[in-house]
Amino acid sequence: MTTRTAAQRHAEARASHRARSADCPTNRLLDRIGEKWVALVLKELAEGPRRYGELARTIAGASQKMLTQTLRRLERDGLLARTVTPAVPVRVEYALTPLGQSLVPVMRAVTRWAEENIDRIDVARETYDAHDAERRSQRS
Amino acid sequence: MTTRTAAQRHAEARASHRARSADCPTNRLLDRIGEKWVALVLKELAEGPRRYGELARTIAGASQKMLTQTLRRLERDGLLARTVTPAVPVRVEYALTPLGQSLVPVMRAVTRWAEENIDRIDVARETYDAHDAERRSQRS
DNA sequence: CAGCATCCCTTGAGATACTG
DNA sequence: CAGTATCTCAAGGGATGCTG
Repeated sequence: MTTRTAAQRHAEARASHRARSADCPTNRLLDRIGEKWVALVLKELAEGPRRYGELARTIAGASQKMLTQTLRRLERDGLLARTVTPAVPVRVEYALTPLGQSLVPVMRAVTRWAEENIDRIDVARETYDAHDAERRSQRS
Repeated sequence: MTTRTAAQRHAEARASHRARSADCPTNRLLDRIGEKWVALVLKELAEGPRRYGELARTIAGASQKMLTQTLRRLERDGLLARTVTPAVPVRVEYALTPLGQSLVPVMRAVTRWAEENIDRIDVARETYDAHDAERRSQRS
């Protein structure tokens, strides 16, 4: 049976596109920096090396598990370096690599735009939600 | 009992921090542009207005549900405008608003960094994974 | 054409308890 | 101090069928 349904063809199109999309550098980067705690970790490390405990205190919103996971993934991507000083107790320090530092200006651009325009977004949302409520009430 | 355990205090600290973090403009923006299909939609609309069907074909990787959801959220945030031309059949066109256009350069900065450095990230990952495999084999 | 509604499964993320 | 391991639950995202 070489015949395929439209649904099958669509699924195949999506599958192949997904593969290409997974290769797309922009999406891959956004997957990473879009993770919940990445922006905060990068922002903190942009100001200098930090010990694990310092990060945990500064980014108090992240659970220990998420913080570790975030740090590991960033380390794996070569954006930060983890240095263990074998002492008692152990001392673990995280610092941005040159690659990680080169990302800082980009993050700053995102941050600046966000701070300058978040109000406009909020206004747009309120307007949209108000109209949305209106529409709903008219239908019912 | 006014006594609270360490766990309770930590939970409270996280809760209050979560509230602040949800207010953080950068995180809110990253939540939006980090969504799976947002970057592709913005990139496409940066080149001009598009009809729903055009977007669906260009961004073939997204399911219909996700594409609609993405467009609605961007519309709600005032980043794009949806124009319905009542005809038979209906014609719906999406275009960036001025606010949406002001975000384009930021997205381009992200894209450029991603394209220039994705290779370094890949190398870092391979190195990291290789060492990881080594560590695992030594333990067992 | 341009969606909406529903079902279902995978993934993200928090809580909790334990360790070198 | 700086983690690891496990459980659980909610959200994200896809497949499918239907509609103005």
